[in-house]
This record gives sequence, structure tokens and C-alpha cells, in this order.
Amino acid sequence: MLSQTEENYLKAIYSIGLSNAKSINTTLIAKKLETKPSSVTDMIQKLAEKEFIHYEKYKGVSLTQKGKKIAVEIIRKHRLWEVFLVNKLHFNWDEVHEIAEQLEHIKSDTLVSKLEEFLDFPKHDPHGDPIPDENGNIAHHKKIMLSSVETNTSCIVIGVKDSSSSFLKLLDTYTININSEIMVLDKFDFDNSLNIKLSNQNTLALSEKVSSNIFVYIK
Amino acid sequence: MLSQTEENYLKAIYSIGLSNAKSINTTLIAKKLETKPSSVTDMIQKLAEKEFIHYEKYKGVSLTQKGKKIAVEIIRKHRLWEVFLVNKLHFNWDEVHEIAEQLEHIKSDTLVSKLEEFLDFPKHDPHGDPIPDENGNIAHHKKIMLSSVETNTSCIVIGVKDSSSSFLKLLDTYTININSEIMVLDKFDFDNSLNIKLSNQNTLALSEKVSSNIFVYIK
DNA sequence: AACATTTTTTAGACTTGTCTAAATTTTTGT
DNA sequence: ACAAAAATTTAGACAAGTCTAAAAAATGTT
Repeated sequence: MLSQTEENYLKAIYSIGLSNAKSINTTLIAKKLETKPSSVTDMIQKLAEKEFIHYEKYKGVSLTQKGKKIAVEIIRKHRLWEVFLVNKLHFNWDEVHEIAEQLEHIKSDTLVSKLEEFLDFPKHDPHGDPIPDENGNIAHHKKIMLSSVETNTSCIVIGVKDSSSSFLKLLDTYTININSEIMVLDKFDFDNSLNIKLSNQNTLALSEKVSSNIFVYIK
Repeated sequence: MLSQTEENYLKAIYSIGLSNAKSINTTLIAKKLETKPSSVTDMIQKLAEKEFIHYEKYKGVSLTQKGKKIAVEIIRKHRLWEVFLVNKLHFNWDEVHEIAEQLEHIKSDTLVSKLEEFLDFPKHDPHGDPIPDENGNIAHHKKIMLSSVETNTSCIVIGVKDSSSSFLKLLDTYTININSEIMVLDKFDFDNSLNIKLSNQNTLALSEKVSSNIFVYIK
């Protein structure tokens, strides 16, 4: 069983790997985890020993298959909990990170799959990042503005550009949430407003100001 | 900020205090936490230093106001999470303890109050134990069998005697949950069956076998 | 009251994860 | 090519929490 600290190291290494960093080195990991390079060296030696990472002295690290699996599982849990906090507990989209950092370390496979079902199998977290499936596969959708979706096209909300409470309140009133499905019925040249239908069958009009602040992906 | 371990010690001390133990001593705490008496001595010295407990060498311990406050908060979180796991994620009533042991240590006051609201301010956890309010007050209700509730009396479900999956399935079908409100409309001498009304206005008949396996308290 | 048993505490050691300071290796600049 | 700078690792120390073994105190028995 991995400790929370070990899990955080694997997550940090994974996330640096996704950035365009040349190599995953001690300094970068230390910066990410707000610790010292010497502490990082200690930990990566331990993780290499346990075969979660490949490590050669002075040469940086990379995740093994085993290590990557753990990292993706943590990210999956983090993002599912974020969806829970926003969609169910009505946290704002920018308040959830810290709490999810704690919840992601809760250990129970059953819990994760029941949570996922309870949330209706969301594909993205409130920041628009994809949620890995239980096998660790990550879908990559092209993220576009709702305002640029074609007529008669269905899309899924993955986030907002403006996260002011006045905007979030508007979305809440219209029951537009993360992972809500939106069908674009009409686009009016007159004022670039949209006529949309939600999955609860409600239809409503959205101004251009609203539709150009909602990120979606085409279903 | 207290560590998880410190929180667990305070919780253990609180719970031993509630039992009819003569004194809260090293051996009892060690047994409860599955650790050794010498480890307990180390920790209680530290907790006494921080003024969470009163401690005199060889004389056992007791919680200070400060320590009791923490213990009750942990118990509150534990029980709220248990309600979440059972009512929302549909875990069985006997599977949730371990997971709640982890969740109870998540630190965020906002999270706790939002969770409580989301769960509709439950007063009892799935085992029928009362949930402390945000000020640490614990309501004590008399726990009785649904079968012994008077006609025209409203009560709240706090647990079951039989927790077999066949019984839980029956309850699920009739949407009888922990914290569900039940109004007893009629009691029939013929077979001791009940005619009840749920808060969703559904009325239904319950056999004596069912009603004598549901714990409730009078509202 | 005296001895035996049990309980509690202390002493010293170990693990995990961290740190500073010093040593070593790699990279960079000219 | 080689000195200077930067990055990395090692050595040694520390705090938290645990343990075993031994010492000290409390309790029980006759």
C-alpha cells in the first residue's frame, strides 16, 4: 500500500511528464511538491526500488507502467471528487482543488466506481480536464466555445471561461452544469444568440456573452 | 493542525469514556487502537502537552473541553459520511465503516456543512447512532421498533435489526431509507400488519416481520 | 505486611519523510 | 578544453509514530 506522499510524488511526476519539460528532474519535482531537491532524491530512490519509476543517477526519472497506473488512478479519483463537490455539493468551480487533494487518497475501489455511477459517469471535471476511465484510458476531446457549435449539434459542457459568481448563478438558474448536454437548435445572426435544448427538455435562449464563456466538446 | 493519528487517539478516548469503563487507561486505549501500551503512553504525553487531555502518570486520562470538541467533530464527520455512503452511493449498512474511517479525517468545515445540507440534515447514521450538530450537541432519542409505534404517530427510521440483502432490497423498493419519515396510519390486529405513509405521500402495508426489523425514534 | 502479578512508563531503536550542509557530477560559457 | 555555475546526491540530523525490553509503580493475595 502506497503512502499519500508516495502517491503525490507519482502524480507530480506524471503531470510534469505531460508538460513540455525536457526531462523530469529533481528540481522540477521539488518545485511542484514545494519541497527540497535532496528530499526528492531520497524519495525517487525509494520509488525506483519499488519499481514505480525508472531512475538513473543524475539522469532524471520516468514512470514505469506500474507507476503510471497509480498516477492515473489518483487523477481519476481527484477529478471525480471535484465533480461531486461542484455538481452535488454546489461548491464553486475554483474552490474544490484543495479538498479534492485530500479526497483523492481515500482507498476503496468500490467507492470510486459507486461515486462514478452516482455522478452519472462524467467525462470531464469542472476545469474541463478529462476523467480517466477505470482502465486508465483518457479520452481527448477538442474543447470549443459553445458559441461556435453548429446548429443541430449536441455537445457537453466541460467548463467556463468566466467563473465569476454572477455568471455561475445564471448557469445555476438555467440548470446548466458540468457534463450537461446541450443541443443547439438555432443560431440567430441578428444578435448571435442561441436557442438551445437541455436534456431535461427545457429550451432557452442564450446571449452571445453567455455562449462565448462556456467550454464544450462535441458529443 | 492535528494529525490523523492524534485524531484517532482522541476519538478512542472519547468512545471509551462513553462505555462503562472504570477509567480510561493505557491498556484500553491500546486495545481499541490495536497498538502497544508503550506507544499509547508516548502519544498521551504529547496530547496532554497540547492540552487535549488531562493526564497524570499511572492515573489514566480524560478529555479536556478542547479535546472533546475535536473528538465530537470527528464523530460527526464519520457519521455524516456513513449516511452519504448508504443513502447516496447505496453501500450496504455494514460495509461503510472502514471507508468512513478514512473520510472522517478530511479537513474542511465548508465541506462538512455542505455535505450535511446535501444529506438533508440527518439526525442518525445508518447504525442508528446520533449525529452531533455543528456545535457538538448530540440529541438522544429513544430507539424503538416500528412495530411498537402507536397509530397516527410519525417516526424516523434509524436502522435495521436484520441487515440481510433480501431485507435491504425490500426496503429499497419501498424507498424506505435511514432518516425516512414514516407515519403509522393503521395497525391491524388481524395479522399485526401496519398501514403507513411515507413523506413522498406513498402509502403501503408492512408485515409484522418487516416492522419488527426496523428501528425508529418518535419524531 | 510482604510478596507476586499486572499495569504503566522509560530507554533505546527503527521507519518515514523531511531538512541543511557538504560533496559530487553535469552543464555551460568562453 | 576547462573553469564556473548549476544540478544532484550523500551524509548526518531531526520529528512523528511505532516497537521491544526493562524498570518502576500500582494492585492483589494471603
